[in-house]
Amino acid sequence: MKERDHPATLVDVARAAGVSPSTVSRIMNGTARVADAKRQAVLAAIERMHFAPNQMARSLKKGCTMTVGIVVQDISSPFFDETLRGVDDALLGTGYTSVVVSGHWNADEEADRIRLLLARKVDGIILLTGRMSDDTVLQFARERPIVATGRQLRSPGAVGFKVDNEHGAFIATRHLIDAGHRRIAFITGPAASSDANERLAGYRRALRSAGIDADHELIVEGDFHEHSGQRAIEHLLAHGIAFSAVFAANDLSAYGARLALYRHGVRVPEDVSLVGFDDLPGSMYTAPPLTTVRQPLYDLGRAATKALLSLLGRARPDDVVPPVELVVRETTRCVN
Amino acid sequence: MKERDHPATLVDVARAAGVSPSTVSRIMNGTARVADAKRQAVLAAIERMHFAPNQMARSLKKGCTMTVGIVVQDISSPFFDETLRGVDDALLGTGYTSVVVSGHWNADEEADRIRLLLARKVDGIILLTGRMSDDTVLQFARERPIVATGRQLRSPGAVGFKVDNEHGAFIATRHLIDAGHRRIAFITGPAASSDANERLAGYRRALRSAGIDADHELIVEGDFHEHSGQRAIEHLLAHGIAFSAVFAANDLSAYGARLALYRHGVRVPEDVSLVGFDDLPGSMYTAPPLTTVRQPLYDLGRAATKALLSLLGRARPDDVVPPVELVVRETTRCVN
DNA sequence: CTGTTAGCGCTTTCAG
DNA sequence: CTGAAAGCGCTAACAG
Repeated sequence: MKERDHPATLVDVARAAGVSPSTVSRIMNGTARVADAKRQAVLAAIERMHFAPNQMARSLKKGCTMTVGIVVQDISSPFFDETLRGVDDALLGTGYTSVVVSGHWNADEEADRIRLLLARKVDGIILLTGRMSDDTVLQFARERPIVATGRQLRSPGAVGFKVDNEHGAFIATRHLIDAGHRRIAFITGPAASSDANERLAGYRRALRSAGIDADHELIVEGDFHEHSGQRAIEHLLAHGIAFSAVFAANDLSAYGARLALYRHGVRVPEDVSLVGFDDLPGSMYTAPPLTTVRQPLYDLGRAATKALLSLLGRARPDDVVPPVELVVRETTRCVN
Repeated sequence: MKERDHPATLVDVARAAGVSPSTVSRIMNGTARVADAKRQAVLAAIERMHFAPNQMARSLKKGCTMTVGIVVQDISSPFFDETLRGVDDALLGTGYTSVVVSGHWNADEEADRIRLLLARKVDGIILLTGRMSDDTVLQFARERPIVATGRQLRSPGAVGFKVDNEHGAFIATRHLIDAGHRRIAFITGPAASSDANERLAGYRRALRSAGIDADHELIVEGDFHEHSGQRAIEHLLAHGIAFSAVFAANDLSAYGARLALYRHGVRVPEDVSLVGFDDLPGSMYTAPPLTTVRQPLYDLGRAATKALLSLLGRARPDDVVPPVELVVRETTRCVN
């Protein structure tokens, strides 16, 4: 009871069942037909000894680990978690296990983590919204297949999935315009994020196409986190910049904006309309529920995984990622 | 460019540098002093060939994989994610990597996942809030060290961390009572969850100690998810059961309760006070910010990890988990 | 200080 | 159908 159990090895089983190691291996893998008597004996021994093959050894031999590496940027962000759920579900029953590491929004750390995964001999990599250059990704892809989200990529060994941010932002802004809003504030994402910039572009295009001059005062900097949304609203209010609607570059900053509005007694949607981007799981339960641009995070994770599996020769990349769509809930309202 | 790069092996490096494999190994691991000339040659070769040792092979040889397995129940729940963040941070720089799997709140699946981890030869396991019996945990602990949260456990090879749910619920309820509330509804968690039941017990004790009769109509069933909180409030309202405060067994169900209240025009905190349990990262940004019992999720993850590392002989379990505490924000209010 | 020699536990020819 | 034997890539005695 004191010392650790020493797990049985395949050789132990073979000995116990009175057969050769190869026979046990063959039974474990269904590699070849085996006489029924021996098969029974081996199965019994496996059962009795609680034998589980050492994956480490098997991997070393076969050259593949049945493991995929997932690189996220923040291990506790609903954005990544929802995508991870898609990944996880797609992996279920395939025999693959995932190991997830975080790049913490830092290109160097990201590369380090990928090197770590490579040293651990993952069979493939899924990179979620990385900061590193496409070239670097392609470089890594020479060693192992990579599928990345948030970028366009198409080369043997690397595929990318990208959501139409510009369009999403366009329809969100247009929704606000259609509702009669003219002074629509925009809370940006980090300047370095292409997702964020594309959303800004969509916002601008919608304004332009409606013949509304973009007032640069209405564009306030944010960083995709709650607090920045809150600060953005404080800024607008403090400077007396009028607005009847706010479009936040992501849901998290919309949450922050909502709080700041609440604190200042500005009602949503009665006084100000609010739209987010992402449609995080929680956005359905804010009070009031948030109108937002739905990004198919779960499906994205799923599709990325399927694509990787297909790169690994295990499946077809059947899944099509649904497009972004506006989901109108209760934070927007007509003015007239 | 077409075919995959075949990573260099230690033997390749040795050959290129004109030394024996052992020498390369010694340099990689700092296992012994090596003549400077050879060291330089080897280092150069490593650099040039982009050599990274195959962790798989190393693990097979050394019998340890420098990997720990983490079992969660829901891969995209803020509750687990916050804990995971603590785990991740504690692992940083230790050389250990984590692989996280989900038991999906199901004892059998949980056991399966643990067996998977064991087959992959993780060095240790962290089990977050499992459903399986303590005995089963102890059984697995015979093979590899396990640290579990949400249960008391103390045996060589297994340690548990448990938060004082009863006390947390007690102080939350007492806070409401002190604010003058008498009809305090309680939204339970799943009947099978000991965390949930302990919270119910704390609620009851607070009522009792204040001389308030517990009205069983005020105790409504929930399941820790948003929707159940919403339904609980609908139920109360539909049946005309009066209450001036709600204590939800966790933050998620408090969010749902908040939404239902909003939908029915019941103001929080003006008409009804609301308290949650957990203090998820988002609870600070709800409108209004949620009063809740803070559970030190991050620290719990950290402490569990430290404890595991110490079981692995790598560190002392220095961290003490801070106790639960009430954080009063803006969803509660005095009645009088 | 450094090379040689055995394996870690499993899979896979290659004979039989 | 089945066993013997040869490694996968690395580390750890054991001799020099």
